[in-house]
Amino acid sequence: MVELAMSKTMMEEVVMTTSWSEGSEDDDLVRELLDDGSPLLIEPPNTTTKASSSDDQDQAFNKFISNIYSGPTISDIENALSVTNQRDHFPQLSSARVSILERGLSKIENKYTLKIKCFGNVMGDDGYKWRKYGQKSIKNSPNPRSYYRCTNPRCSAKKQVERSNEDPDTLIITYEGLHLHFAYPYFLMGQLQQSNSHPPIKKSKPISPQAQAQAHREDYVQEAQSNATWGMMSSTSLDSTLDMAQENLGSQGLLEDMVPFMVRNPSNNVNSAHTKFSCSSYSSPPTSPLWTSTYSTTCYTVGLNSST
DNA sequence: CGTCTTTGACCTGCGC
DNA sequence: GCGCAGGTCAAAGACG
Repeated sequence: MVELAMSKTMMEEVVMTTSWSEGSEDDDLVRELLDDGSPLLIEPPNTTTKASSSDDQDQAFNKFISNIYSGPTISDIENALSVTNQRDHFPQLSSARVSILERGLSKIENKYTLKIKCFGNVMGDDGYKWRKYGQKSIKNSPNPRSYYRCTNPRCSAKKQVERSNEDPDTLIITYEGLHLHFAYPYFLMGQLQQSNSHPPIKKSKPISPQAQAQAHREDYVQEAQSNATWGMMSSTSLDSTLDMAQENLGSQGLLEDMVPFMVRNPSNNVNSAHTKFSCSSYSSPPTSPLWTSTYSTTCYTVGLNSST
């Protein structure tokens, strides 16, 4: 297996060139990644073990990039959003999954809004780390709106979280930006077999970044032979995963204003899925806490080809 | 000490 | 042009 490295500095440089919600520049980014001479991905100096050959590395590298680009597209997301219209075609879709989608997933222009009922304030993280950058009181509403940015330096995704005026138990989460994090669980939850063996996850970091990175790396090693790319997730696996996740709703951490539920399980769902390769993309664990907490989404996000 | 959250100020777009 | 509302910035404080 070839490990790839992407320096934080390089990431930041890309962020500087990736403007908000501009598909063309996103395409440029993907093109750049696909370019063999891309400066974005570099092979780290491997001082401990010599690679078998440069050809093997090239081959693995190309496969790696190919897998990145096989990620869900906006059209995939659109399909997921229209899942309620697909029951005739996919009768195996569970009522649980359908109800989740019917609960209030909608698209307005380039923003995707999720309305989710909070059951006793029991909510889960959406698996991505966000930085709060603002909060405003909204006119005619007693509930303030919080503004979050994805802390991933390669991701410009944003989300707004506010409580519904009509129903205080309902959260309105508006996702905006290139990577549409909310949609990931609809594609990436095909490996949620051992969720019961994991403790509830809270927003606060339950384990050290180093341990988390190590766990992700091990996940990748174990699943390195898997051919499960994003687009290969079956609806059946999604279905069972959502069912299981909903069953686990009560065990999720208490999060005041994070995306409810949607599944977070660090070893085998969204995070592990998209960190399968991304975590292995670095020859050594990140040293910056910020970087550690965000780098896992880096590589996966380039797979989304924004067309909104 | 570094990171994250809070919160008031500032900026911008829009309607009148 | 003015005022309002939403969105963002950035300084200060909290926290681990």
